[in-house]
Amino acid sequence: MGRVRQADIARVAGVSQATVSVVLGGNRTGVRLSERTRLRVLEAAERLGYVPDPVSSRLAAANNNLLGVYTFTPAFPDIADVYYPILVGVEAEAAALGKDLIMFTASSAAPDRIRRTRLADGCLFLGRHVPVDAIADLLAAGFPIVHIGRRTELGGRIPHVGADYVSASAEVITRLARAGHRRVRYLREPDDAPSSGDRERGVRSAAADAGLSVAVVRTDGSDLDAAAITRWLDDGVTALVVEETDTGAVFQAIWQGLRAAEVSVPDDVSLAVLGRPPAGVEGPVVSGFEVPRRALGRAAVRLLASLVAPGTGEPSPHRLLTCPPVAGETIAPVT
Amino acid sequence: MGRVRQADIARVAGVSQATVSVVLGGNRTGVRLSERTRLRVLEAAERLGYVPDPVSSRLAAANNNLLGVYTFTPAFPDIADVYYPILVGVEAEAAALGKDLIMFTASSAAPDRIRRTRLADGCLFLGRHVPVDAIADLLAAGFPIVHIGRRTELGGRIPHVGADYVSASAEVITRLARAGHRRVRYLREPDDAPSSGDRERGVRSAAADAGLSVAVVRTDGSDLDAAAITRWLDDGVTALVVEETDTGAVFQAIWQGLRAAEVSVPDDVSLAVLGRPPAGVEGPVVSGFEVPRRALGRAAVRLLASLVAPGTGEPSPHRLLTCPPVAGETIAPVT
DNA sequence: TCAAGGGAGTAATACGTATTAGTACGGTCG
DNA sequence: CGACCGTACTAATACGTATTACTCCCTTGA
Repeated sequence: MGRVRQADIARVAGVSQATVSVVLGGNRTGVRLSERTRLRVLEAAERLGYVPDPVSSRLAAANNNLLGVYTFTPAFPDIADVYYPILVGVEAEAAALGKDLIMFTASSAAPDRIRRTRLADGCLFLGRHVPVDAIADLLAAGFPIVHIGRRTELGGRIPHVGADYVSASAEVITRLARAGHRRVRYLREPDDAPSSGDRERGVRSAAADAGLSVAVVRTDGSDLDAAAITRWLDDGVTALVVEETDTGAVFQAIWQGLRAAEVSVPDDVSLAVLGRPPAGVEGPVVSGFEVPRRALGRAAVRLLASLVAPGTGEPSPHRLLTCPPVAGETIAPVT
Repeated sequence: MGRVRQADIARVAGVSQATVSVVLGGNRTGVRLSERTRLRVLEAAERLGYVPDPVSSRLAAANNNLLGVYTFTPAFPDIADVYYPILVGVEAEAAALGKDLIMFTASSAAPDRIRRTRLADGCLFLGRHVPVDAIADLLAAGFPIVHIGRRTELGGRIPHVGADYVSASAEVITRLARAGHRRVRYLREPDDAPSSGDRERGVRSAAADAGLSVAVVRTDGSDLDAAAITRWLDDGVTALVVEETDTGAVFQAIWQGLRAAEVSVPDDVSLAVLGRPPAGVEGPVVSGFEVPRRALGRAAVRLLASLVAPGTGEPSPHRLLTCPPVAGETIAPVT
């Protein structure tokens, strides 16, 4: 009825609990054991239906086959577009490695929940902004962590797997330049996060190279009405570049603004997203690039797993994945 | 550098580790303590930056604010439609209750992974079919579990939260009967699961009440071509009823078959789904009902939480939630 | 002056596994 | 015949917290 412990097996097999532990642990410490005893123990374990208690194992200093996932940004449903594909990748790779996942729900009420991550062998972090102090503590304690998305905080000591937004964004600008665009409006998130900063750097450097003028606008979308758009066009702007955001609000605002202003894309103005438009938007395929979220999730799990179980070759703690361009239909040559 | 333990606090505050544990645990066992000592301990804990070790707590006590989620059906991405909303509900309610989630990845390789669920205080189960033996073990051991979706196995002893498919399906048939339909083709999953069986029962009983003839067809969708559909119509069938499935394959097949046969809905034939069509299907709003998945997730978590921490009123271990009807535009009166 | 009683805190132990230092036994060799 | 060695296993302990039974001391009342 009650759980079967190593002690029970020991009694049945006529050995000590320690021996059972050694046998079941595969005897990695090289204890001398006769084959007969080994088999007796294994057989008893089998017969009794032994299952190791992961908590005890963990306490006794081994690891757990458990990887944590900590999401800072709370609202799960609203940002399904952005986070779900990552989680799918994480889940798939974890399953492939035979690890379970523990999802820490970031209730704003208890910021120190982050310490609970220690239940796992290591933890993935995920979100636009990172609680630097807590992360620093974990890092200092030697707890394996990997951030999904590039991180520059703490002097770049946070291991991470990110997307190469710089190159991908630059490539979008280059495409516009090739199509003859010279005046571009660039709409980005109001707050600073590496994913936004990287995009802006890519945009600026490509713009400089191509001799293209880019006006950067920080917005949450609320001020993007038809009037604003008309004003820009009157100003000589021929293309709009929109950052992909968690909620898709900025893109949605632009999209509706364009429709309200009766501006046709790409005939009257070209449009590109630094990423993909939110799901459910009807209309032409918008030019931009794909963020390889599934792959990000997978790569992050692999990196974390290697940090948890070091030995076979230390990988670089930083990786950037390439974002494949999406040609789309919303960039037209300037006439 | 190393972690701060209760023992460290004890040393600083000049008390014993036991006292620290009592103070930090809120002294629920009613040990006599002076206010001064209490404050000294709390202050020391604060100053040293103490954080409890969840592994140890779990080993010593037996409850960790951890709920497990075990999904039998492996393919996460393909069935996002069906499972994701449930998980969203689970996540939201767990966060509200301050519980974390362990997601057990059902790698088909190791069926005994299910035992790992014991890491959590209790576990949610999710999937069309259930590994009865393993569940029975957990149940027998007194481990709190809740299945999402109605379960009849083990003499109904599996606590669950499900949707009332019987009533909802009956209501759909009643709607068809009121519209004058008399001959209906009903397409359901080939395998038996409670969610399918319940729908069929609802369909059959409503059909009997309304004097309506229903031919039940078990299919995975592969045989639903234009020819089959044409044959049915020639037979005098005026309405099709399709079960909602995990992958949406059956509905997709019907949808394409109708188009291929150039049959117009609802002019030539009425169509209803026992649930909702898969996401991404263009066209009119299909008549049917909504499965309250978010609510299912939330209710399941609440039930599990109450099983984990019994005391304040034992709720019924079985709950069925109502599925709100969706009128839609695909049921027309028979002419 | 002694018993009774209560206040304050602690020693001891449990939880289940992993590791390490050690024991016991038999054989071999010089 | 004792020193030495290899084999096969176990005793003891650590991990960090929660609980329970217990001790010690001080006050009060007869």
